[in-house]
Amino acid sequence: MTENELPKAYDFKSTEARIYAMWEAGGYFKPSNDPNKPGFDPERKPFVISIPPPNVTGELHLGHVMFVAMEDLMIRYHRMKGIPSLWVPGSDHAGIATQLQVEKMLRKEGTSREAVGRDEFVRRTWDWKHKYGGIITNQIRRIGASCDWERERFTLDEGLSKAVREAFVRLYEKGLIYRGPRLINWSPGLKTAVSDLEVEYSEEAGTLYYFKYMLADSSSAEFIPVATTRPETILGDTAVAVHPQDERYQKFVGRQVLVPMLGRSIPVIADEYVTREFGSGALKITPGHDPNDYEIGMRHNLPVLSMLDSAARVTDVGGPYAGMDRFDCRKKMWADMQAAGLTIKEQPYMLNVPRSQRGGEIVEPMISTQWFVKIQPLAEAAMNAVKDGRIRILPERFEKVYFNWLENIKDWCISRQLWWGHRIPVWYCGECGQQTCTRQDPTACAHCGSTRLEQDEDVLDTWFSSGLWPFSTLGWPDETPDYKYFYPTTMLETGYDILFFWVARMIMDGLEFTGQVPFETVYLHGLIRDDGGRKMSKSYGNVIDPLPVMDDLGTDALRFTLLVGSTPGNDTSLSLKKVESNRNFANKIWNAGRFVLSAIPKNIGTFASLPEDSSPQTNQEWTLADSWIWARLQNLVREVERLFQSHQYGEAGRQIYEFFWSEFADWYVEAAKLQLAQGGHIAFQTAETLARVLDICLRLLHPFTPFVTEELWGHLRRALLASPLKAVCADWSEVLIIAAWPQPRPEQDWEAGKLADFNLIQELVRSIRNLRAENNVKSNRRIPAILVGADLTDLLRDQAGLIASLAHLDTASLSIYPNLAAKPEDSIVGVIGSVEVYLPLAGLVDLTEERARLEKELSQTLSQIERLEALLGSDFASKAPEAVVAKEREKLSGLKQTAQKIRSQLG
RNA sequence: GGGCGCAUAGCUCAGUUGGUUAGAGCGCCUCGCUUACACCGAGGAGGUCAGGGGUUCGAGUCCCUUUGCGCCCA
Repeated sequence: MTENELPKAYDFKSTEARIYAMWEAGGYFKPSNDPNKPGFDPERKPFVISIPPPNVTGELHLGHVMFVAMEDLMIRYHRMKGIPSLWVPGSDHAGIATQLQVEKMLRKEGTSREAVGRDEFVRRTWDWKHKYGGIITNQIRRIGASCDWERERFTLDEGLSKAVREAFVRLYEKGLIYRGPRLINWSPGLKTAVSDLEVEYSEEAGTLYYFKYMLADSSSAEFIPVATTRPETILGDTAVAVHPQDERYQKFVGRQVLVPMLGRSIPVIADEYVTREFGSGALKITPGHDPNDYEIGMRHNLPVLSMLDSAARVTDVGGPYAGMDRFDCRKKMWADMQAAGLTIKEQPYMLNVPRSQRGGEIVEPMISTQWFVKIQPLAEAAMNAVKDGRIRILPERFEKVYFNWLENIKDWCISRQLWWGHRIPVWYCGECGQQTCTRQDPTACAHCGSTRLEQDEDVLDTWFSSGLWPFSTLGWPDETPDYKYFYPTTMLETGYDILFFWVARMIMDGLEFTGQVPFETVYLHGLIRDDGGRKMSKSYGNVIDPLPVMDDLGTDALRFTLLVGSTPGNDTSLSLKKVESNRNFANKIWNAGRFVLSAIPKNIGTFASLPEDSSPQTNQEWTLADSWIWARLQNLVREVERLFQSHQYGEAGRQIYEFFWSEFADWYVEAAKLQLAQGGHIAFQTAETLARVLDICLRLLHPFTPFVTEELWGHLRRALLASPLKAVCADWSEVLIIAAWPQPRPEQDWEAGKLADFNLIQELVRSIRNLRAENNVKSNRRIPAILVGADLTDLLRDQAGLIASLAHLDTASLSIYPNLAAKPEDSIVGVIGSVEVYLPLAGLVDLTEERARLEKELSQTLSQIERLEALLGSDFASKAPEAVVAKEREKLSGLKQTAQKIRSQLG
């Protein structure tokens, strides 16, 4: 394999699928310590993530890419550290969404759910799942997800259904599940209950209607003015409430008023809940259709009337309006009331309209008989788990959000009037009317033995099964080897938007059913917005589809962009420009890799002057550049480890990027070119250093950009194996995905000196480049130079070749002196501490300009000196840590030298 | 109404136990197709870190406050 066979640009299209197939076929996604296999060691602590199951109906979006990238990064890191790592994939059955898809399909066929019947519908839905359910998981593979596909789960699988059944029965037996009529959110379009969390409130322009509640027992035209945003609900009113201290209305309390248009008599009650400043200060109470009114109704023992049916049409309660649609009724009611002289005024008003998260239709609070989980005891335990640190939520501030939600939690409505899902395992007896709830489908009533049993029609909320996910996927309720070894899981990574929906419920369920926390750490990432910071949504038309982005710019580029462009818990905006620049980074890796490959000798004689039989192990002195890059690399390894340990993955990625591009590629590779050209042992040593540094960089980058690193590492390894440098890769694994993670080591004594020396060379080179650019010297022109090194003369002489090469100097006319009696004619000068550089540019130097430039530089230097002297003369010197002070002192002395040199230039 | 977050270069954002001349990418300007890479290289311009106050030897970073924007819960 030679560099010539590698294309000049990284070709992700021909790489990604091939690499992924290689990983999967190689079994690298499976945990290295498997309780189902021989040689299993139960003592090794595994690292486990269960995937946030995407909807089986889902299409890949950036949210998926985000969590896959994050979790894959964590998994790959731990896997490379040699920790048995398991990432359990799967999807959920998405009750409503899937049912809607299949209903749509049936409609196209000219039939309907009702027409085909429940059994056939469920069968058709399974067909649909088998046909389309794999789309999302294949798209997740596309991102590079290294999850164990053999452990893939689906919430309606047999095993998970058993878990759901077990969970329901346990809660039922404990009395934590009950059925009854309660006020719930009803979706009239879908004809099902939805949970509080599935309702979103949107601010919309509407009207506040003021009208008269006439006193029933008064012959005069006495009335209480009342305001409402939903006049149709008047039909369900069972009281009018006023504030007990409201002087305007106190006199009416206890009397009766007449419901407009119906003439029903209802009481006027006093309740502190009423806000005197709002509307007229009197509140109509509709316990059947408003949560607050429901509370008040309970307090005052008011009757509860349902004036809307399941399709949101007016019921018989509405008398003459029965059968009307809710919004038609609103208009008609108001018109009739106007005609009857019962209206006062209308006023524009901002409404908070409850809309279904799915489809956006207006949800109606209604009384309905549903199943509920008594959540209080579970919530209590869930709060404690975070309070006492058994679970850590990152970023920490979300703990507050979590507590706040759990403290105010309401019972969870878990029944849905759907056909696709886990059917509620409760049977009603036709004889005695009692309920039977069992783990196995009953054949007879548990109470009277009758066989006249009917199963409840409803299914469970999809989140009921998702809440069991971390343990149901591992085999619970059975004590399977997987469950025993991999549970509790380690990390739960997801977006903060489903902290309540999912995370909190898993914690409650985990504690309730397994007695353990389901995971140790919750890591919440932010949401992805567009480059203007707006939420991506179909209606804005600003949604970025990740698939074409990966097609055009590569998966690694997209992954790196999301991983590095975000900080935990904060939203991030994505633009294609960013992905493009990271595509360039992948290309940079590729090309630096190509260069390294080209440097690896085919045989020991490749480098002139090295005899064929010389030992590759010959211990060579490292050059300054070698030492520098190695020390910098060690520093990087330390930093990355520290950042990974503290979950600062983005920052780690940025530092690797910075090192790879700005230090390795920009400086070391350039130095290496020179060293390779020298041949002999130096070249040999250089090739080895290039290979070692590249190797470690690829390992560090692998969790971020798995494809390009795996591909290149393969080439690197093969090239090394075929070279005299094969000892370098003696202990490497066959593939990067399971290569050992670089071990950080403490800084060694030699490092600081080498870093300082190389920094000086860098400063010198930059200064020369700068002088050249300012004086319009073409960058391809090699020019002579004189360096005056003072105490650093030896270093400069040692590195003359490197300086000349990097600064494009003419090596033959580069002179280095400890000092100079007279300054060279016709030269421009640069000063770096005690070092001076003269570029003789005969004819190009404008003495006046040169003098002005030096004066400016001097004055800048002097102001720095002044600043530092003031600083060091203050309390800083005595109170700041010694190292900090020493650093400033050093800076000052460098500046003083610079100033002195410039002064002498100016004569 | 309660809670949280954000405000840093033209744009998008980093900057995690406070360390003293604030960073990146993109964009912009000037050079350069030097045998890893033009998906590139070299150089450059560009910021009173939203305003005010405080703590400290030292504040983008901690505290208080004001303003603007966003989110969550009710």
